[in-house]
Amino acid sequence: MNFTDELVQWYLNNKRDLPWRNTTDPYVIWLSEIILQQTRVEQGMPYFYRFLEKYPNVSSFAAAHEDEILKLWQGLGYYSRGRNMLKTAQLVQELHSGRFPDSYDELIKLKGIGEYTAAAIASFAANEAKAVVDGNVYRVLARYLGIYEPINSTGGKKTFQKVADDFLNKKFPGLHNQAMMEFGAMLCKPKNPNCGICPIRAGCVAFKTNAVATLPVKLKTVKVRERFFNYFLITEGDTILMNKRGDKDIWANMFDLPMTETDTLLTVEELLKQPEISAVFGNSIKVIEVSPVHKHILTHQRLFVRLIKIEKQPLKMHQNWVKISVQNLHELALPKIIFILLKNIFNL
DNA sequence: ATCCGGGACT
DNA sequence: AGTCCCGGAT
Repeated sequence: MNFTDELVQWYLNNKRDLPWRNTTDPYVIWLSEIILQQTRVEQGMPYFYRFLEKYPNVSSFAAAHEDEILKLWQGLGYYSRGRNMLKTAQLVQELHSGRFPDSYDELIKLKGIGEYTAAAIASFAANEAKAVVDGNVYRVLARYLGIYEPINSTGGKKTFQKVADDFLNKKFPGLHNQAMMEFGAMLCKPKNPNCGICPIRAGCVAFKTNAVATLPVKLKTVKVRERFFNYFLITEGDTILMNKRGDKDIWANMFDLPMTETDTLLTVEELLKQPEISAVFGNSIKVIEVSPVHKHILTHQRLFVRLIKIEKQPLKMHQNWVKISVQNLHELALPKIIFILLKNIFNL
């Protein structure tokens, strides 16, 4: 047997008996699919029953008030799903006279229905040959075929959609889609998949190469840290006070200017009240000029940088500080943003 | 306490 | 690319 036949066979023997299966009513399937987005079956189940009881058809749903929908949705999270459902129900009422569409091309136009949900409803309700690609499908295909392209990259999404389309059982697309997802949810799980009893492990690249735990590959969504750099421009004659950076942080061992980092954007007045600033520059700091705040993007940091020109005070020199003439600035390794800030002032 | 999984919209 | 949310796993 081939891949899809094995999976369908497995599905028929192992599927859970879920209330939204064994119906071809696109409204009921829609209800279940939206509720199950980003939601586990056990958590979504009671909501599915409540919604179906209160709104047995799309017309009753369309007549609801948004407050009612959100109240009924309470606790499920991603509340835009509920708001989009109401819009879609009203749209179906107007455009399709209350008959919920079951073709991919009509479904995809509706609010809150993307590629996955359109393919799911169209294939389950009308056996349209559209392959679903959800988290389960990504995982099953990545492992079985040994695809290392990240599933959350733009190219990866294209690749996996194409592979899923190629593998789709064109005779029984609904059954095939259900089987792929149920297999991923029940057997080919993210953690501790049951490879020991897997019917397709003989053809599974990940199983054969011991890569089940590493697939699928997902790009780390590096959470971006925000930092606020307040630089001080202090000149004396044609010299400028520069700072050689340490070797731990960004721009290791390069040159910038004396600065104070804050974790919020302070006004200049607030900034100058910071004790570590008066400790160095004294209490009567005269601000001559303040640059706009420049946003500088790094891989995992967002820097908000500004340059504050102050009148020279008798100051306590830091050991990493150096006075350098403006003519010699070009000899120092300057981070891009520092170069920009200085260039604006000195026409470097 | 922190991380992870999961579709669609903007 | 960032944002929306929660529950289960670690």
